[in-house]
Amino acid sequence: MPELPEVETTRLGLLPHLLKRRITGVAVRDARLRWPVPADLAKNLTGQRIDDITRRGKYLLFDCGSGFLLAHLGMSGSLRYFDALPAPQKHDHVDIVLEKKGGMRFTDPRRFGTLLWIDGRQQCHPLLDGLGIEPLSADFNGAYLFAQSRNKRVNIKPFLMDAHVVVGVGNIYASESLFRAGIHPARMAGRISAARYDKLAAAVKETLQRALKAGGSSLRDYVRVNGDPGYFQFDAFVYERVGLPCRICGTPIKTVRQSQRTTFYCPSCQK
DNA sequence: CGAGAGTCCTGAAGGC
DNA sequence: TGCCTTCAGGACTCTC
Repeated sequence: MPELPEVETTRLGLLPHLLKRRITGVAVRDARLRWPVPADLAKNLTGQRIDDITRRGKYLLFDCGSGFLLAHLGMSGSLRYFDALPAPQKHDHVDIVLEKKGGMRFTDPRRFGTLLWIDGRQQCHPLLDGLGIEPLSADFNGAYLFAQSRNKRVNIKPFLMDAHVVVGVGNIYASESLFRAGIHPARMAGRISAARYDKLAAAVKETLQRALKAGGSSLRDYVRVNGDPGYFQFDAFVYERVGLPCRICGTPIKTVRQSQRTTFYCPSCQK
């Protein structure tokens, strides 16, 4: 599942191939994504030149001069570049065809992803409105989390996953970060001290940065080995380790269901 | 208004 | 062997 590090890795991987390239066509084989791919996407993109690719949370923005292609990978989506687009297979829903035979292909079995068009020079879209701050920015720190969490009667785990607070912290990294910070996932967000939030903010940054490095290396292995986009190189402390001994203290890792999501934690290390 | 539940979708995995 | 159920996941949207 693409998390922030993988979205950023995708962005960096696409940049050298797409920058300054002209779009000569768009093939939409299945428009049924999270929101329907707009019927005029091809009309808007064709003839444009890709001037930049930026990221906001888990959204990618392709700067096309007169507007932006807004993309989200959902949980099973991928964007890949080809020097020559091969014959499409199942779930290869959209191709952005470039000059000189190149192309970017959007593949998404579960169709939770998004491809939309933003007209004009402003990166404004309802989906981007109200997004929280970037976790790797200097603005994201313990003081910010402390301020945001006051009077919140929600568990810290779903609070940390709330994209209106901070973007890009999905289920994996929320569990991992809370473990690193030694905070029990069921603690009330509004009752956690400033000092503990300092530790948590640092843990989020460290977890994401570490995954960012692993994301890059696993993408290299992706080509070399078996196509698994996976986090097999990301040595999780708790994620998907239920019943296994905690890497720090040996206590079996437990799970708890929070807001329709499984949280993994060490009942001994996290208080 | 805040907090929690429901929803979209497909494929993998487990039960019988 | 094969069908059925459950689960996974991001994030919008609905409900209380």
